[in-house]
Amino acid sequence: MVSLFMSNTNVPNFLDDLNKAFESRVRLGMMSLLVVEEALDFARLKDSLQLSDGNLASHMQALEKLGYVEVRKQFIGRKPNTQYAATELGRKAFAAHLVTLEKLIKQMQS
Amino acid sequence: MVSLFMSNTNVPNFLDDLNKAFESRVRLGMMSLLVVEEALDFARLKDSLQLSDGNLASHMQALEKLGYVEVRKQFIGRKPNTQYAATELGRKAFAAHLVTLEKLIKQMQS
DNA sequence: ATAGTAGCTTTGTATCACAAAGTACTTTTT
DNA sequence: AAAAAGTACTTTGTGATACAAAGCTACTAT
Repeated sequence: MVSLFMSNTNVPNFLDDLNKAFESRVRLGMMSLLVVEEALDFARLKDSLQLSDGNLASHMQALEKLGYVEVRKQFIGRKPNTQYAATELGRKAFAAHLVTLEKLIKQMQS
Repeated sequence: MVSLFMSNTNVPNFLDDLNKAFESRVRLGMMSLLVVEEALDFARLKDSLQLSDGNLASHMQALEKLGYVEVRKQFIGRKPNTQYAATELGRKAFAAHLVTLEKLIKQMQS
């Protein structure tokens, strides 16, 4: 049986527009830093977000797999250095996520 | 060895202020509805958020356990009816969460 | 008597998050 | 030369989370 009501008003239907990739506190933090900073290295991210090596690596891999983050490996002096940067795709996806959150907040305030 | 830098600027330190209870898409949706609606019953929430019975029940229990939601059981006619409502604590916690998200968004825009 | 409604609980599974330990290679210290 | 430490992981193991599906209880409607 189908509801007699028209499709539900008062429904936060834009919830579906939230990006699952950014629901995690850690990945939200990573993207927040990366969209501002242009590039950050392993150590800096680890320090900023208070992560263990493994945790940083695996969350970053998730963002890489989605094409939201790009990795550049280089040497500084003779030490290996890994730089992470947000891609255009990542920036757009993150911006869209924030827009959706904004809508939610606005709707709450009205 | 301690970093030579002063405590990190450019750090989204308010990430810690995000409420873990509202990181879940489902519980975010529940609270969004409940802070607006004063009270909603099982069927309505299930329909609005597209949840299975068990999923609704367990997420709601999580919010109950935190004191964010209150349950009222009654009969409508002779049918059992379960109403859920956001508590004051829940409303405040949710509002605080949204404020934190707002800060994050503002910081991103600047 | 049978089926249906309302609201769960239980069970099982897949995914997630995370710390800790291990790895490979290099550099620095002793 | 040997030992310690840095860099960036990967692997392993564990506990938490999310979810669907099925079962269950106590009605009510037919």
